[in-house]
Amino acid sequence: MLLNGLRRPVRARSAHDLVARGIGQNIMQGRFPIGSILPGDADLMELYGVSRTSLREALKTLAAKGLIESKTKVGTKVLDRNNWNMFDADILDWHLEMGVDARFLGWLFEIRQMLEPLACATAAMRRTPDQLEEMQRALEAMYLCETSRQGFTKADLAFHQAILEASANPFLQSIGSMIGAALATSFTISSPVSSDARFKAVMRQHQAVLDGIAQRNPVAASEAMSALILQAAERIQIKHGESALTTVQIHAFSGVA
Amino acid sequence: MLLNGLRRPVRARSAHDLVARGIGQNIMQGRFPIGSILPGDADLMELYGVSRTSLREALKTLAAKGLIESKTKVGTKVLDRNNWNMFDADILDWHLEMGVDARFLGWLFEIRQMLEPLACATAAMRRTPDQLEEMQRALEAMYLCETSRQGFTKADLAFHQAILEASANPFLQSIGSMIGAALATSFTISSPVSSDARFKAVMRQHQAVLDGIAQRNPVAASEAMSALILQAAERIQIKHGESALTTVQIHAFSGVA
DNA sequence: TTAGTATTATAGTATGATTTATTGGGTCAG
DNA sequence: CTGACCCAATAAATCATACTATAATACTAA
Repeated sequence: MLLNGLRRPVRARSAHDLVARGIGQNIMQGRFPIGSILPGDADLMELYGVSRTSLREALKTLAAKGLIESKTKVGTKVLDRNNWNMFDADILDWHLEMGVDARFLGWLFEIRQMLEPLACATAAMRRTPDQLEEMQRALEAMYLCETSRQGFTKADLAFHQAILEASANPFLQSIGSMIGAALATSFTISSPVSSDARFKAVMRQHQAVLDGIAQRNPVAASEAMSALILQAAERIQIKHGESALTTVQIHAFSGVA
Repeated sequence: MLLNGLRRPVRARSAHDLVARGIGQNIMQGRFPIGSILPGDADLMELYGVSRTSLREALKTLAAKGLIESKTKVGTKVLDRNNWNMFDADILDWHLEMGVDARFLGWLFEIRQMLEPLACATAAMRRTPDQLEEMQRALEAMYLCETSRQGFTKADLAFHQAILEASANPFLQSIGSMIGAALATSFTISSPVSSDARFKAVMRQHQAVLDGIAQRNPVAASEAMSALILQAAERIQIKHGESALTTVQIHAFSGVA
């Protein structure tokens, strides 16, 4: 099982990775303002103490993520935010390392509340027996991790990723790192295993999601996931307003209907 | 106005861009199978006729998008699909250049039907007067482009991007390239300006979205966008089943509520 | 068998030289 | 004075080569 969003040992990274992260974080913090031209190759080489090869690989990495754009003669420009690929695992990591505020978590949860119920509804239609077993294994791992917040987070992420996988939609499958970021951060604010009552409530909600998918019931599965996410948002106090803004319908446009 | 998903002059690309695209497409087509180790640096240099520097920059670009991972001694491995960043503009471009099937469009529309109504609902709450004007300008440009499919597509994308911008959610703002891919492809299947009646119907729906956002009415705005997307899906014949799978609520978790 | 060590293939890093493309200024004809 | 054109300066893009670090493998000794 791959856990995109949670591999955080942080150890021994390569030179260009360090440089990419350094420049990337400087951009996000506004030290290299949007629209500005950042220092030339020679300056950056000296600033980070690496060769041009490593520096250029770092810049190519950042360019691939939409943070910068290099043009001959004019220099390397910091691109506007809407060119940044916010679903990128590294960009999320860098945000997390800088510390995220409630606003950032709110953005994450706004996306989650839409895409995860979709994943549940389509997974309910398309899941294979193997994929269902994968979800069950993850849920059992969560049961066994009541005492370990870290282990619980890992198992929780595995559960959500198994659902994404079963949705059979590659776009949904690639948001695992985003969910990992959301889980890791919200659990540092308010642990779901801090009390036995809370733990049981969380597990009940996850079980409801699994049941819905197991019974091939897209309504039950998506509503259970909606409730789960909404309650998580309330736990970390990012919910705005009492009622929903509106509702939207989910249609299946691909695969088994 | 930046148009992420439609900048398609295509020619005059740099060496590493060509190599990245070549390897990337080979991976997507299965010529470099998932999980396999692709040829070593020396072989790839010869294969694409570039220097080590350019090759490595291309590989770093692909690594940044989650397609590959390099490890010393073991080689460069093609990663599993759920590591790929499907929201990346280049990856979408490469898919488009290879030709997309109905299944791929279905995946795109499944995401659109969730995220764009969300963007409309939040934009209705958070939009500024300037942002509303931007949408109006885009809509007027669509009116003026009844005869030009290319011009219409560009204006249509600008309209959708203006909504994303007004949603004030960076994650939504970074999916512009995905919407551009969806529009460009579906318009080649079935042009919305092929007949005057169809054109008028499409414009009526877009106007309804704008009106909802102008009146700060999240229900009207999101429902109009839902209808718009559903009809587009029907036009290109990717709709599955008669009724919706289920419905989900939209909550605001950030910004002005 | 096992533990430790040497080998070696491969990606990673460094450096300097060369090429290419764009900007900005300057020249000259209109 | 205006515009088109050319030229030089500059910074990124590319090339070529050499060297380093890492980890998988094979080999040796306990």
